[in-house]
Amino acid sequence: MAETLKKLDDLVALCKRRGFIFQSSDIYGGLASCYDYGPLGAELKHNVKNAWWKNVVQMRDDMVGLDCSILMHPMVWKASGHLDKFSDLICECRKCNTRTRVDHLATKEGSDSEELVDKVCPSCGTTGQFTEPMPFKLMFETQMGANADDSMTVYLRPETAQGIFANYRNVLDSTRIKVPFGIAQTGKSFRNEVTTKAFIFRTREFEQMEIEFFCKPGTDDEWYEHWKEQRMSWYTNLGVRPGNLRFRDHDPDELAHYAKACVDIEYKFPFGQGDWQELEGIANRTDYDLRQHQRGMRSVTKWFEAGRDTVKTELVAESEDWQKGPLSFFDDQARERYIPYVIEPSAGADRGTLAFLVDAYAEEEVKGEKRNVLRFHPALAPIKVAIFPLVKKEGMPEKAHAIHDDLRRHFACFYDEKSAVGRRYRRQDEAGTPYCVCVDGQTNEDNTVTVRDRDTMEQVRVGCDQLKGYLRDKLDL
RNA sequence: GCGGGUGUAGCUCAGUGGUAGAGCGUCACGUUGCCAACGUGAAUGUCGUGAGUUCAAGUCUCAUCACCCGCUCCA
Repeated sequence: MAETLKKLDDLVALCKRRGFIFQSSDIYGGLASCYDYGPLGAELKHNVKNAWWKNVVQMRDDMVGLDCSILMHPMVWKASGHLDKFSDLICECRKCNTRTRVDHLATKEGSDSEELVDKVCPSCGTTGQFTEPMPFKLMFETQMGANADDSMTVYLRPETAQGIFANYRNVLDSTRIKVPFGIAQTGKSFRNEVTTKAFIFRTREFEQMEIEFFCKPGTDDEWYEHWKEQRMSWYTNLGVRPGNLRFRDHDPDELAHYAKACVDIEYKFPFGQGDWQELEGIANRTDYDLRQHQRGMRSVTKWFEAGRDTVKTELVAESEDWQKGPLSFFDDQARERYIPYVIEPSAGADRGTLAFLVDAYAEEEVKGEKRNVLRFHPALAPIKVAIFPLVKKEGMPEKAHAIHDDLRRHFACFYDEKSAVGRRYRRQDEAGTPYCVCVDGQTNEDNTVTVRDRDTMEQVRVGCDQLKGYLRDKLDL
């Protein structure tokens, strides 16, 4: 009966029509891979982030929040490895125009030459027909300082995680929290992706919801499993169909340079052939980052000596007593000092929002007419309650306004008196509003209203005095 | 980055080189008592952008931008 989303186009059209998501700079013809959230979309994404924050910070004793700046000391990216790993040399095959990372090129058989002329194009098999290697910058750069003389190159963060590592010491010193504990942060990150993809799924500017959970080495595997289950249940508890979600473990050879293990939570998106795509990655980053930052901290003098040229600066070697370094943790119960291991559940707020939209989308037939409805979980719905007068007379608008003014103090509400009531129900279906309240002629007689349920389309009479409590129970907020 | 496709009203789309269109939606008024009702009226266009050809370009040519599909890529 109810049809789910077949192709992304239908959702894109609804998103624009109802003000969820627009193309960025639309009036100028658009800017590739950039999107803006409209009135309903801003509420929705807000609710996604708030639901996440409530789940991982508010409801836990072992988590705290953080909100870091996007620009950081450039040595952060040297220490983390991003500056080197994110500015690979790339060259293009003259024959087939395929671009490949130079360090990914295989040499022709029977040769151990490092020369480009002896390398083979992985795409077309041609040997040695490459353009000169050029740096391919995956991090956005900008200049800090208005005077050209003393400005320096800084980077827009490619992940929020490093801001957490850079503040790990501050959080320990200011909160009396102890390992095991985690720090959560939401915020924008920027990557010059080679290719963007599918609406808001992969964009160059995107918002992350990241956790770095610090634990004692040896307990990391347990915490990895904990977060794996915890994160999956977050999606299903917010109404995502379990059949559209799955785990995918990374093969050892696809693990990032810092990771001991990594698993993706994937969602079955309706792109192209209906591909499973990553929503969130849970990685065991070991003690890699904190150890690297201990090296970075000791390399700042070298950075000044290099004229604040971060690319040219070499990190000093790791000290012999790195386990007692400034980013170590002293466990005063066990009387031991160690660098914690880190489990990182890293989610995309935009692709999560897209998944919630896709999963909520349904088309139904009601009395021969098509109905589009977004079945959002109440916590995510941009509008929780819509209030209508049945018609614009006999004091119904005034009564409806009074109810609206009362309810809006507790829920995101919307008042509508325009056109026929049936059309107003449809509009709220497309916005994903769980409940509609209708004031009618009977309201004057017994002070009750009709409450209509989005999913069942059933209507019940509720007394105006009980309305607030009734909705609060139904919405479970 | 490569190949294919698309771009005209808010949306879906017609439009033979010769006056810019329809349906839906939106807004107003009237009618209407619970699921996209009806009547009347109204507003809404850099025809993606810029050049060129032509007496004349939404239409032909070139460039460019954006989106979709398929490859490729994705520390």
